[in-house]
Amino acid sequence: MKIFLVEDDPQISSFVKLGLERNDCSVDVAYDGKIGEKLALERKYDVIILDVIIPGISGFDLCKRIRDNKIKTPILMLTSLNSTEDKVMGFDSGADDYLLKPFAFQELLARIQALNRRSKEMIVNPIIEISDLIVDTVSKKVKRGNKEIKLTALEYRLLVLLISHKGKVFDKIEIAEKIWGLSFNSGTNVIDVHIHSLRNKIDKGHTVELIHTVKGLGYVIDDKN
Amino acid sequence: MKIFLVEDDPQISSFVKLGLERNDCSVDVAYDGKIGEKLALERKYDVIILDVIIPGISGFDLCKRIRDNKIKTPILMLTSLNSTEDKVMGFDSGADDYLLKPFAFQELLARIQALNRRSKEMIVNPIIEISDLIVDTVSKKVKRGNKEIKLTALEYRLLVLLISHKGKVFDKIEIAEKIWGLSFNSGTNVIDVHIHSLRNKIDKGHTVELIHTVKGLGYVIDDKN
DNA sequence: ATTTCATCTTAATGCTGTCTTAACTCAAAG
DNA sequence: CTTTGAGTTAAGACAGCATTAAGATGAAAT
Repeated sequence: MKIFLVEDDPQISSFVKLGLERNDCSVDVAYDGKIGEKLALERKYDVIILDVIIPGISGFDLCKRIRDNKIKTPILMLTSLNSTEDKVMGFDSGADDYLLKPFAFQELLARIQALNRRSKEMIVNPIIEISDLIVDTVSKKVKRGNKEIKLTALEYRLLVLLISHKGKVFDKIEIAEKIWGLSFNSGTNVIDVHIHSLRNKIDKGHTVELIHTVKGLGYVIDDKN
Repeated sequence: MKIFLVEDDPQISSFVKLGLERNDCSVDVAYDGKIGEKLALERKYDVIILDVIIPGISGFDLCKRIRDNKIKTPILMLTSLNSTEDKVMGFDSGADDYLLKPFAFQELLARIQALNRRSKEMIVNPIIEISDLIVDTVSKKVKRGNKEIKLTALEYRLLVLLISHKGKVFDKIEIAEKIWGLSFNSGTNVIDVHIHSLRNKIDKGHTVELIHTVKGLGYVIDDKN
């Protein structure tokens, strides 16, 4: 999981960073508001953690700006203040959860995992389409041109990953992280094999191919070309 | 919307209260079981939220007492990840939904709204049907083709969960959370067993099967296919 | 307080379809 | 011509599910 932490206190930031990395997250850290905003807008994260008090800008304002930029990544606010005002402000700014300092690391970890899981469940439109391929994420049924396609669980997850970001090239490391998580044995060709069987079920016999290989970079779903 | 919250942890209660008020709910809070019971029986609410661990009485017992008094207000239980507490739980207290702590505020809000919507729908139409299976959510009786089917409390709740979202595939984690209020790390097969007994009572001997397995993804109720 | 009964959970087993591995082929680039 | 990354195939390992029965729990009845 990719985490972005904005926290100026070096003790806390290294404590959190190390802890999360030990739990198989990759963590970017920013120590002030400017760089925090830049990275938050440029890169894609699974969860963003903001301290309320950071140099340059308040955590609440940064949170607002992130939301103003249509970024829906779950945001967890860290606050050392306990007054009700702060909690209200936190919700108004668009944060999803807050955590009071000092906190137990396990508590932080649990909240991050909860946030991440929930946000994945909240898919806006349950029907994803590209060309004549239709994926219904509620009934988990896949159709291409009126014909239902039976996929295995893994094929389905792979397809949803690709199709929910049409046009984005996923490299194999990313695919491995998202589909297999920790238990991935690099040095195998599982991904190639499953892409192959997905292709057999989805593209075979169709003039318009949807799954494309970008050699050296990864795979995309795209209806162009 | 009128909400009643029974929660002794002041951090959580003020966090929830303020957040809900920001979303146009009026919130009463009780900090122990006695006052909780008193208010729950005296006043009319749209949704009641109970923490499992509250002074004076357990959330489950409070829930039971509320139901014993014929109050049908939807109840959302807040349960903790702490495994020692989870072991002691009796789960047939009559709650409508469970939410695991820690939770994201947006998730709580979504569940409350869903519960409220559903309870209002059930007042309008308390009968859910699919094919020749009929569930009456007032008398809690289940029929398939003129023949009454006796279900246990757990089987009934499982059936209602599935049937009130026909066509939706529920994965096991979701079922475990909604029915048992547990995160599903432990390798039990309770769900499989109960699905099996539900099937025995509902599908056995019928040509049209309603409960379907989607391997690796979960279970659905559907009359097609 | 003890027994009885229904229900829920755990555990063991077998089966089936799915996943992974590994060896081989192919194509493109240097 | 060699190297590298990707496609293809098939066989064995494995996971997920159905099923069953036995143990645990808890409520009602004696």
